[in-house]
Amino acid sequence: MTQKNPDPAQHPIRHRASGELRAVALEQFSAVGFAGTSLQQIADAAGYSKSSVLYHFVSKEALLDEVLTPAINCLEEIVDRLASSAGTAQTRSEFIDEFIDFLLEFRLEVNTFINQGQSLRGIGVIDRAGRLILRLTSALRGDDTSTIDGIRFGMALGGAAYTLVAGATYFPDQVSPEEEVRQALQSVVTELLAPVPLRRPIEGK
Amino acid sequence: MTQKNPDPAQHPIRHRASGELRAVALEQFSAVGFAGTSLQQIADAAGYSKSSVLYHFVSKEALLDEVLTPAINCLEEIVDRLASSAGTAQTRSEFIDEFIDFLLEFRLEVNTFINQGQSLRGIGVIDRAGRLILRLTSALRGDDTSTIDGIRFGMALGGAAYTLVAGATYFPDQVSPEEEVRQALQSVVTELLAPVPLRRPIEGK
DNA sequence: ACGCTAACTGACCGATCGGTCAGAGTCTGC
DNA sequence: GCAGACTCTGACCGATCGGTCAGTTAGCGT
Repeated sequence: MTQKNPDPAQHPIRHRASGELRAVALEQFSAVGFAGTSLQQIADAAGYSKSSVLYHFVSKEALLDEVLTPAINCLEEIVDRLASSAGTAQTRSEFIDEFIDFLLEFRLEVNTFINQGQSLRGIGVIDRAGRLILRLTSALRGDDTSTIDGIRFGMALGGAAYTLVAGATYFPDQVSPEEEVRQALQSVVTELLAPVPLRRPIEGK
Repeated sequence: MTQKNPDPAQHPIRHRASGELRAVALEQFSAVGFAGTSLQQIADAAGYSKSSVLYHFVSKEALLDEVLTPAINCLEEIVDRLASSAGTAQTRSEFIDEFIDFLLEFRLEVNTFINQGQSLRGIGVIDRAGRLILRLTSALRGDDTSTIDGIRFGMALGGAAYTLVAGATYFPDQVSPEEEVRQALQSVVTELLAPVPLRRPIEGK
């Protein structure tokens, strides 16, 4: 992926604990929040001591940073690609494909940032993500900054973050095969982000 | 300090502090989360002591309960009305109007519940809200529990919760007059929730 | 055998957490 | 004047927070 790996072949167990801790921490951060997760909880859930957590990560914030960075790196590549493309319907459609894949792969990371990003300002990776979101919006909706387009983008982002994590809690009726979720998500996000040609003026009220 | 309450003698200064604390607590809960908010922070922000907070509310959980209850009561009325109505396009449209008003009036409460509801189970009002959401989904999508409809509803709910609170942080370019936001929101939510018969031509290549 | 180093841990620290309690100040009705 | 209720507070409690540190392992090159 996007991590520095001097010699991947000869590092079998080397960073096993580090990876386990990252995975456990991500689940906790997304489920109960960064502030609501204690280092002790993470350590217990991963089967280590609190001291071990602080051995692998210099601080709780650094742990959050490392946990979210791979997702932000991936998003950055997507935004770069979108920004350097022609604004055709074709490139837009390609972007949506990539974006959906990103949402599905990093759903916990996205949920963590979307739900708590505003309260975690000052942490490196959070600010970086915030800047990326701004770049993404301006790349998507060029100059016209209409209210409706802003809301459409926010709904797509916040809605996906909620649906893919918290939503599954309330609608666990079907564990919907991944591919089915993907198609549904793509359909809805496309509706929201694509410049829909004709939209009836909501009936007179 | 603050103003001498100039409101009717019917409701004297009796519960002034209580109301201030509720308002401050709601902002904090929505902004930094329930776990991330300390009673001391709430007390400081409201200009009281921590002991005062615990005088008006028997516990932190009880404070959350009282803060969210008005919103849940309002939502319950809306769901009751929807459930007892005929499933016509007309009643559906009326529901959406009420729902949008609800989202706008109680945006902080909705945001709090949507973002943290899963981690706050066991608190009375949270469980009640969870049951209401389930009732709402079943009232909206009768028997057909398709993946796409579940996602559409989740996107509308989670997207609105995000857009109306956190989203405003990232897109503060316009403080969009309330009425404009309302129309945009109604347009998008209608698209998402209304059983759109035919909305496929997005691939405008 | 040795020493070096990465991995890991318990004991401990000051700060803060939610919560309890014994009052102090203020207002009212008698 | 005074009793009582209401509002508010500081002092205090045990638990837990994020974080530090000295020390114990186990593996590896020499």
